[in-house]
Amino acid sequence: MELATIRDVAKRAGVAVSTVSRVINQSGYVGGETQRKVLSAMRELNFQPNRIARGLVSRQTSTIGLLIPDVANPFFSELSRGVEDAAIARGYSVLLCNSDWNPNRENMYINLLNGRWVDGIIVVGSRSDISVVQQVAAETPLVMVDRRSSDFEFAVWTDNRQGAMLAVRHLLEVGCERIVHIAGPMDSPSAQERRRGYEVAIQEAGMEPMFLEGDFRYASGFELVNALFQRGDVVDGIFAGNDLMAIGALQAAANLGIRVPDNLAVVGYDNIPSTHYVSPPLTTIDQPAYDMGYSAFELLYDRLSKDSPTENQQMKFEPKLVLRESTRR
Amino acid sequence: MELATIRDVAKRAGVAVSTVSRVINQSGYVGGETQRKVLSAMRELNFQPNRIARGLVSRQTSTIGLLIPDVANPFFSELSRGVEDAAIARGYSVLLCNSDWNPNRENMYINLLNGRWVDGIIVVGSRSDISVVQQVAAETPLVMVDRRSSDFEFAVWTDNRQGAMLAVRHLLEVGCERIVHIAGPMDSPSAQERRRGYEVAIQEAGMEPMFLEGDFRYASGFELVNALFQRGDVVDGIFAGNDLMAIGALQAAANLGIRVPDNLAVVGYDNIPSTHYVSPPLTTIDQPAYDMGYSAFELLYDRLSKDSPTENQQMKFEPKLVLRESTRR
DNA sequence: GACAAGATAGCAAGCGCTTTCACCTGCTTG
DNA sequence: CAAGCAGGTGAAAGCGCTTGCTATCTTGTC
Repeated sequence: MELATIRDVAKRAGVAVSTVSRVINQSGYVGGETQRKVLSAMRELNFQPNRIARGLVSRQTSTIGLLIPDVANPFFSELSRGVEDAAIARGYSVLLCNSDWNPNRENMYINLLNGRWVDGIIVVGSRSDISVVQQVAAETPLVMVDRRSSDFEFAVWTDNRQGAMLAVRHLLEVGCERIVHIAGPMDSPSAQERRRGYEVAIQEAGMEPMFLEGDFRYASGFELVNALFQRGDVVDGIFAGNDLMAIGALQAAANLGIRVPDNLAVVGYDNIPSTHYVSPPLTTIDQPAYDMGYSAFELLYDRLSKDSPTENQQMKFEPKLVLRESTRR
Repeated sequence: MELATIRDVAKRAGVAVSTVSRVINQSGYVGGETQRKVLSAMRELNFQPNRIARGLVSRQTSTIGLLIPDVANPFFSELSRGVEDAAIARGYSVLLCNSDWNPNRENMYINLLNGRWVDGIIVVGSRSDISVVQQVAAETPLVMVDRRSSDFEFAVWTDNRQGAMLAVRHLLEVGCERIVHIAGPMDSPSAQERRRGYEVAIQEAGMEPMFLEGDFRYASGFELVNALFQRGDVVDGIFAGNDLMAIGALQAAANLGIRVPDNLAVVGYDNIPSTHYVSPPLTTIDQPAYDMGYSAFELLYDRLSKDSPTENQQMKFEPKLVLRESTRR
């Protein structure tokens, strides 16, 4: 069955196309009787305005692009929910783009989104060359999440450095004397900041920093910690760059018969749901993923709806230490 | 900076608009020299064809809608990745829609997507009135995931009944004598099928079925099992309708000092990543979420690219029992 | 009773692209 | 040598909608 167009509706209702358009958009003057006729013609034909055509003339699509590394990662999937809930509340849809942490794929998506396909873009945890992102930002409103830069006016972020320091200081408080950091990949800005926070806090305590570089995935936490202990290194505290790697570390320790928290204290980062139910439950640094996503959209929406730049352009969330069994002593 | 249109490119290259269009689409005849001029004009103006305008005339958007209950649920986020990876490989983008298990929200999205916004739709785990969904299916190609119905020609699914029977028979094998089922919500078709499978397997064994109805979320598993044991019911096996509820059950048992698997065996459903690292690791029924998503897109793509209906319209995946510690005896 | 202002509706010009059709050139054919 | 055809290009007609402009008809006001 061919779909009805505005022309069909107009014909059926015996009015002009522009009149139908007015009742659809509730703009301009339309008489009561006319409106009724149009409405019922619309219903009879099961008319749905073509969003594409509409987008062409109005120059907006009520769609935004969400570019994240990986929805299958709990932190990002939670954040996505926040974005989507905020978007739907304002009548927007979201186009999902997984970069898989791959700068090429990220660039490809950025270019794709740039083709007047979306009204705005939210980029989360980007590792791309900042100039590419900026080029887009010149043409399409963009909000950066989790990567602060003086170059982006619109951003939501948490103080990763501060968060890392919270984690390390906590490990020190519970008496750790040799704390290793399982860092995220070094091309990730937030991984870098966390690493820096770790370094500062460790040096404050007069200790020697020690890093292992993972990739933010479960397996890398497992393997790095496994190798670490196999080598016979003496370590009594681990601060992982995210929860997934921390959980990997927990597993590796359990396999080797190392008792957590007694012989090894572990702290993660993100506070994903699994941290509740691993054994032992994981102490971690909370990042309010859902709220960050929600706010990112709101920021974008502000930018989209007002011509003048908003005053509220940056939104900072505070990382919080969440105490659980993995560091209880 | 105003974005360049195809007209600007044509003017700069000193050719007609139609010629530019030909080089963009690599269709028709274009001379070597002309092509070079157009290409360089495109580059100089940083031209990107407007996808909206293009969509209007070509009647396709290279975008599909993905309607799922909740991306924050690991099963669905994994499935989403599958869909997205398959889509990108074919040059498609995906519009993410979370229904939150809410039929109203689901209908709203279905209507939205129906506005010629997407070329096709993948609906996962729908609980909506089937007639609404079908009405869309008449206008937009649609693939159903996890809900089989003779009414939908295109579907990917697993045999939930069979999966549930696998789970229950396993519990019987390890010696359980009183097995309760924590079911998913009864308006979910897959929850119903699993429940039915449980029922059949239990009756085969000459036992009495016993149900509790949850909502597929962690908290409901926790609370139901907690209440169950608080009431003093004697139960030595639990088959949960999904892993999240099973993990909740595990936690409740741990809190009450009930030892798993010794005094209580637990089986989940889905095989989400967390099942590896809960304690004890959870025996579960594997559903290949990623592959299901991937296949769902491929099915849709087939349908989209060929006019004639494909032969391969249904795709069935086999549920598999995954043995872990939570039932080891 | 004349007239400005408000209500109501139609006409037509695009939005940026694709695609048909017509037209040109220069060769190959029977 | 007329006809046919592949190669190359442009003009123009839309795709389905919004919107500025115009034309008509009601009102209310002095």
